[in-house]
Amino acid sequence: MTLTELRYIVAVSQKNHFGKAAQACFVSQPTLSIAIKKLEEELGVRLFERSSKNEIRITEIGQQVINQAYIVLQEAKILTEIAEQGKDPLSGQFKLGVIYTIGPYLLPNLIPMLQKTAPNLKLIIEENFTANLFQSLKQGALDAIIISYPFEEPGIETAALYDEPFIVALPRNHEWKDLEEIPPGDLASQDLMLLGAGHCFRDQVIKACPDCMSGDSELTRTLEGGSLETIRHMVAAGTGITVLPRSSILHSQKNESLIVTKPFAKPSPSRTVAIAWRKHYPRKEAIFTVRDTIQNSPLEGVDIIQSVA
Amino acid sequence: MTLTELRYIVAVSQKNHFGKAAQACFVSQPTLSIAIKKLEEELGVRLFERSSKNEIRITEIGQQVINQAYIVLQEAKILTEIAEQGKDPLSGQFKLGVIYTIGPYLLPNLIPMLQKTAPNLKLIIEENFTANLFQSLKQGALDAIIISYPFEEPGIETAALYDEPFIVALPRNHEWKDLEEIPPGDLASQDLMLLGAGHCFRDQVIKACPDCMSGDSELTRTLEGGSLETIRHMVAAGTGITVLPRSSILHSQKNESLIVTKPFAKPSPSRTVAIAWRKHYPRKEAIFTVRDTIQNSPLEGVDIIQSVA
DNA sequence: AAAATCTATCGAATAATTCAATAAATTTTA
DNA sequence: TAAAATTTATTGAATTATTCGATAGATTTT
Repeated sequence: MTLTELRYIVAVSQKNHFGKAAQACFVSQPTLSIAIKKLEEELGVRLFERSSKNEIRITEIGQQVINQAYIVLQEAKILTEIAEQGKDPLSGQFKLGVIYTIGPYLLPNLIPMLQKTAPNLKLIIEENFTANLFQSLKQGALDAIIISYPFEEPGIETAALYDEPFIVALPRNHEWKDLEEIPPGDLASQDLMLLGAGHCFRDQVIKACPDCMSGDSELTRTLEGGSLETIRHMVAAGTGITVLPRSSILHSQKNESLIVTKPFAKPSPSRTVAIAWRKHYPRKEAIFTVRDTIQNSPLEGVDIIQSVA
Repeated sequence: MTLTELRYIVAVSQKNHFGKAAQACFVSQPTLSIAIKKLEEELGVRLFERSSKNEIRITEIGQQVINQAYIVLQEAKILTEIAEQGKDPLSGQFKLGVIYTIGPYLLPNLIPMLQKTAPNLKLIIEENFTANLFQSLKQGALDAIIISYPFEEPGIETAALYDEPFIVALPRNHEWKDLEEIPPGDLASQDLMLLGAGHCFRDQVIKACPDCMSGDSELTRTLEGGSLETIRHMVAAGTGITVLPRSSILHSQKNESLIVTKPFAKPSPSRTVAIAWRKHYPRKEAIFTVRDTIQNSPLEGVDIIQSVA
C-alpha cells in the first residue's frame, strides 16, 4: 500500500470515472488502473465494480476502505504541515544554558531582544555551573550554552561573544576608594570574598590574582551557596571586597552609593564569554541568531568579538 | 513522502541507530539512510542529529514528525484490517430485493437458513415490484433480486431457482370442489380475483388463462393495493376464486378448512423464479450462497432448477 | 597513532513506475 | 443490426526509483 494508491482510490470515488480520476491525479489512465488493481490485489478485496460504459460503483468494503484512506491521507497531510511549521529554524523550543555569573546580567537584555528578532522561538533558560551545562548540552537536553573560556570539548563548537574585564568592588569608605586602578597583585592583602567551587569565575579570579586567597580562613571568604549578588550586598555592608565581571556593574545602581568599583591596572584580567553547541546541531541559524542578538545587546564596558564566519 | 519512509524514521527513533533500524526494517543501512535523507529534503526539516559515533538524537521537530508518523502508520494499518475483515464475500451487508408474490413465502425459510450458512452476512430485504427492484439493482442500491422469468436486461445475469406450478384456490363449497384438476380455459367462467397492475404474477395468470378477465367489471376483480394474502382471505369468504403460486399454499393451514386448492390440468401453467445480479458484481460467492440456500429450502411442490455452473 | 564505530556516498544491478498505443467490452447512435 | 463512441484493461518500451555491496569520511575509543 502506498499513499499514492490511496490518493488514486479517493480520486476514483470522487470522480466515479477512472479516466477523470487519472486526470485529476496527473497520471495516465493505465497508471491509475494498474495502481488500483495492485492495491486491490494486496488488500484482497475488490474496491470498485467496473461496469464498463456506465459509471463506476464503489463496493461496500471499498467505501469503508476509501473512508479510511481519507483518514490516512489527512494524517499524512498533517505531518507535512507539522514539518512546514518546523521549517523555520527560529521556531520551536530553544533550550539555552547560561552559567550563574552571566545569566543575571545577560538575560534581562537578551530575552526581550530575542522576543523581537525571533518571536517564534520559545526560549527555555537553565542556569547552572559550566560542568552541568556541558553535560546537558552533550546529552541533547540543551541546544546551546553560554559559558566562559577556556572551553574545549570534542564534538562541541564555540563562538566567542565578548571579552569583559574584571572589576574590583569596594565598600564606599574603603582605603582604596580614591585610587584610579588596582594592580591585581594587591588583592592578596585584602579580605576578598569569592563564590564557591564550581563557579569558573572563582577560578579565573584566583588565577588572575595570585595569593589572593592566602592568609585568612578560607571559610569566611568563600560563599559556598552564594551568588555574585549576595557578595555585592556583603561588600556594601563593609564585610570585604570582591571582584566582579564588568557586565554585572550596571545592574545595581541602587547600591551604587554603598559600593565603589575600580578597574584593574592594565593589563586588566578578563574573561571571554562564548556560546557553545554540538557540532552537528541542525538549527545553526538559531544559534547564530542568539549570538548576534547578544552581540547587539547594550552591554557596556565589554569588547564584542566579531565572529569570523 | 511514503509509508516506507515513515516506517524508517519510526524505526530510527526506536533504535536510536541507523544500522539497527535498517536491520529492523530488513533493508541495508544505505537504503535507510538515503530514504531518510530524501524525506528530510522533501519535508525541509532535519529529523535527526547525526553525531557519528554516538547515538542519534531526534530533533524537536523530528519528534513531532515521528509522533505524527505513528498516527499515519496506525491509520494505514487500520485500513488493512478493514480490508481483511471485508475479504470474506459472505460478510457485510447484502441487499436482496424480492417481488411481492415471492417474499412472504420464500423469506420465512430463507432468512434463518442464511443465518446459519452465512452468519456474517447482514441481509437487508426489500419487497417491491419487478420494475422497481430492477431499477434499484441497476443503480447499485440492491445486490441481487429475486424475480420471475421472463427477465432479460443488458448487464444483468440471472440464474433460475425453481419452477412452481399455479394452483386454483376455491371456497370450500365451490362447485368445483370435487374436481381433480382444472383446465386453464375454464377460469373464464368464474369470478377470478387478481392482483393489481405491476405484479408480474397477475400478467402471468392472465396469459395462462385466456379470457379469464373478460365479462364482469374488472373493478371488482382486481385488488389494486392488495396482496395474495388479502385475496386468499376473500376466497375463504366466498367472494370468488383465484390462482396462487404453489409456494404460497403451505403457509396458511389455518384457513385450509375454508379454502380448497386444485392443480391445473397438465400442462399446468407455472412460473420460473430466478435470482438476478449485475454482471460485474464482485461478490458472486454471496449470490451463489443465497441461490444455493434457496434451492435447499424446504419448498414443497416446486421443481428445483439445478444451476449449470 | 591505530582500531573501532557510525553514517554518507558511489556505482551497478534490479525492480517499479510510467506512458502511448491498443485491445476488449459495452453502450449508444445511426 | 452495424457502426461509432465510451470506458477500463493490457501490452511493451522507456524511464525512473530503489536496493545493495563496497567504501569513504568523520569521530571516538583504545
